[in-house]
Amino acid sequence: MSSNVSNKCAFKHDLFVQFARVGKALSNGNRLELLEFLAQSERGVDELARISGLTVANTSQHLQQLRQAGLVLSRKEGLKVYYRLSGDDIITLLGTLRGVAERHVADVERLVNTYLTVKDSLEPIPRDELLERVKHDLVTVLDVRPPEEFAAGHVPGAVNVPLDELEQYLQKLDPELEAVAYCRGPHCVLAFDAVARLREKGLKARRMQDGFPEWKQAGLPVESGE
Amino acid sequence: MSSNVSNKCAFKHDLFVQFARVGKALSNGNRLELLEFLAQSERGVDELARISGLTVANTSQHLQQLRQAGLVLSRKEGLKVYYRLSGDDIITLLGTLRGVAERHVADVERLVNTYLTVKDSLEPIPRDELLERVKHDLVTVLDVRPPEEFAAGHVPGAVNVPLDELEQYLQKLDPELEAVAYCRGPHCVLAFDAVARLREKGLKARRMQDGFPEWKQAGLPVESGE
DNA sequence: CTACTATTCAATAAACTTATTGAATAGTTG
DNA sequence: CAACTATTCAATAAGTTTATTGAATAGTAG
Repeated sequence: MSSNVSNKCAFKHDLFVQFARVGKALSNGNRLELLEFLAQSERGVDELARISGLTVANTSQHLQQLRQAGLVLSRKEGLKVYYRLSGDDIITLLGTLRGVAERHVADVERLVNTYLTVKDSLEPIPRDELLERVKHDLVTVLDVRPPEEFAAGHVPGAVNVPLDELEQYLQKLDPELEAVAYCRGPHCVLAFDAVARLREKGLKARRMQDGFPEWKQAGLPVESGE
Repeated sequence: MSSNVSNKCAFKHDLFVQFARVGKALSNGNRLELLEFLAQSERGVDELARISGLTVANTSQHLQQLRQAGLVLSRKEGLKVYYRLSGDDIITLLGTLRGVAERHVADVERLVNTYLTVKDSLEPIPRDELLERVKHDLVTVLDVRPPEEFAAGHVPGAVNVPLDELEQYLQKLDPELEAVAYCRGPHCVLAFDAVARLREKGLKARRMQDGFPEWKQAGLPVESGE
């Protein structure tokens, strides 16, 4: 009985140690950023290194750790290795961790206030509401992510307008319609900048709630391709 | 413009570093266990040390880290310091992390199969279904947690039956009713043991989905007290 | 005010993590 | 088959984390 009890305690401890492997994978800012990039689309190592600003070797090391923790999977195509998230539940995990940090870590609140809320203190439009507006052609939806992320999947009817092309694109906008912009996630400056620019031009503009990965994971319709 | 771009990159990196603070807090098995204890009820340091098997100093250190990461809050009452979770979203975070580990970490699957699934491979009864059965007096609900956790909150109508009292309690059970047992979470051996014992006696018995914290956080009715 | 209790702090050693650098490996091309 | 490309591995130094131990702090009781 006594050895039975200690076996159970050891089992439970072992289980927590295993759960902690996922926590370890999420304990580094670089790995979190890599996960956010992979939430948009499958990517190769060299591309991930480039967009994250890490060396290829360092990127590869972090990806090994993410794979060991079960958060990503890989496939090889010729010389290139492509990484992807192991499931949509990783997006939920990232969103939950981000939400907890937003609510309970003062430094996060401070950073968000300093860089984001000053640009747009309005609440973003909820996904379901946006979907209704899209169905009734009541909005223009702008996806300000890089083209390859847009191609991998986007909100139906969205137009891919990287920020440096926004000026030119303005001429094609229906000024009667409200514009809604989205990016990779709820803290992507690009969506905030886009909204700020649109408002400067006198247009009604808002951000979408969260980013594209959350839209997709909520089971909402998705388009692919250019 | 260029300094603007690098400011934005620095901001985003800083944000991920802050998010990683939550990941760091979850990167140690002992801290995860402490969080599961706190999910049941507010506790003092000495009690947490006792039930987790850590020294008081070590427990205190881990609690400081959890507090710095925003996951717990504390209050002082005389000599004693009581810790509690900073919000129900921490329960969501723990559940999401656990779910990801269950699905994507082979060692977790192996541990669960070795210690739990062999005891009860039936699916646990979902919370909503249990609530309906409770309302219609169709089940007996057994809470196998320690009395102080039961007192802090439990499923309405549940009876607190620590495992070593189950034998005696059997005589009071209505053998016509199905028994449903629950504990601190989905991997608590006690709920599995209770179900195994009840079935040995010829009773219909199942586990409840997850544990009490998840029930409460789903907004389902809760009773307090003995 | 002293003695006690509960908790936290600080120093320490050992183990772990991180980024770097160069080597090794696997796949492709000519 | 040699040269090249893309990626991973291994060794390393520096920094961080963990548990321990004893000191320090805060609150209480007599």
